Amino acid sequence: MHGIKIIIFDDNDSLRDSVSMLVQDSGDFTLAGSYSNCVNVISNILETKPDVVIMDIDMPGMNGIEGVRLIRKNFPTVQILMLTVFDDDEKVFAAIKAGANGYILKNAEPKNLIHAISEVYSGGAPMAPGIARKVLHQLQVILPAEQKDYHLSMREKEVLGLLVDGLSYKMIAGKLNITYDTVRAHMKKIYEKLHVASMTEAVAKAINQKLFSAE
Amino acid sequence: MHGIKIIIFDDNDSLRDSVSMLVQDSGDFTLAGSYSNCVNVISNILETKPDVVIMDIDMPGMNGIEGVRLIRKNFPTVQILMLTVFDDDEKVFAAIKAGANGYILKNAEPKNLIHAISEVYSGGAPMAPGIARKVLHQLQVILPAEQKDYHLSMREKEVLGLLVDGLSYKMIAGKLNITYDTVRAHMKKIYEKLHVASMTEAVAKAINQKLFSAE
DNA sequence: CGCAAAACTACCAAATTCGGTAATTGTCAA
DNA sequence: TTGACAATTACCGAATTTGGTAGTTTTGCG
Repeated sequence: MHGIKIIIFDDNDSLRDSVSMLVQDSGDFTLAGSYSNCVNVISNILETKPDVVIMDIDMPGMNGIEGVRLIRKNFPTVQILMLTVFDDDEKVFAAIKAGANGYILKNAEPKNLIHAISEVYSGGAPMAPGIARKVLHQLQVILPAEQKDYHLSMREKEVLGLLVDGLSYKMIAGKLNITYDTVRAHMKKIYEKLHVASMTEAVAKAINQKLFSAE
Repeated sequence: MHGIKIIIFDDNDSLRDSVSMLVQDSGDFTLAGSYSNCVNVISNILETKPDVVIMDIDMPGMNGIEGVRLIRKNFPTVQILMLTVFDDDEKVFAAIKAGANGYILKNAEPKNLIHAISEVYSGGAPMAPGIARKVLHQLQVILPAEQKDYHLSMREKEVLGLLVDGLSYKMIAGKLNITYDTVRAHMKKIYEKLHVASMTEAVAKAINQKLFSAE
């Protein structure tokens, strides 16, 4: 009957037409909707129930990144493929953070678009070569370093965790049902093992080196 | 003369042979070396001066991840393409952190391997679909959240930065050539603006919400 | 010019942290 | 069983931080 159901958001009419034709031709896809802005993304999707959304970024009303965020929040399983002219870090990473599943550029060949749609639909993450390189590099940079083992005991980790959450010794003692002096004893050990000498250093090291995010 | 120069590290002899033939056939590539382990990566590369290195992970002596790390450290411009059976998060992200430029799986079709080599050579980052999805998802998760603006003044940011570095009020005063009481005044403002009430909370919030990494 | 915000200084009192020393109890492994 | 280690409690004095109040000077902007 219809294969993969697609809708597209792009304010460029002729591009929408091109994609429309391309998609019709391909045989495996159905274009279930075509919109010049994503002001009504939610209802658009509710009506068309697409498998894949093709999304531009620069559009009047609401930009594509916001659109992606809305879709991802409300329809976690819909696959979103960015199709735009922008390849700057800011836009790329914003789109990814918002929940895009692929990111290709408008200068790509038609064949590649078709391929990208299939790939994003089947659980892949198609990216333009330069984009993929950016993504890999960014990940390389921010991936947490090999996390060292400071040999903290369970209790010490517990105490350090609460410290990172902003609790004072007294509060930690209360929370753990132990004495203020016991907390101090733990802290002394923690300082020793972490090679620090103050709460701030301990917290900074705990967050940076190890894993406490604390929101 | 020879197009793209390639060397491969893999302890599976028959796989090395397959890749060897595949590469010879393709016309655009030259196989300049083939090794069953990466114990001598550095000298191997010094001898063969490859454009692209194809790297397995599980090898006797030194594993491929370590090999990648060594290559990346000593030859920043060499392109490294992982070719392995592993697709678990740990191996994938370790390879990326070590500096791999692409990651494909051994069950891929020969055509895809050829394509991946070209792509990694021309500045792309070829990844198996599932790997690409993993990468994107991981990035989505750890990409820092939209950083809020707490309207800290220059001086306040400066003070907060030093606090994150573990300095005490007194030390900050010394570093900034201002009075201890001035530092206190700044801290009070910072606490107010960050909605916190202690050094630890301020540090945790500064690191998590904003951008201070300390060492 | 004049206002507002930022930067700076000061003092007091209370709360908290830090470094050192010391001791008890329980557990796990050599 | 003995020794290492974790968890616990305790006390002292010194250093540091926090909250409050109150000022002066500098700076940026309309």
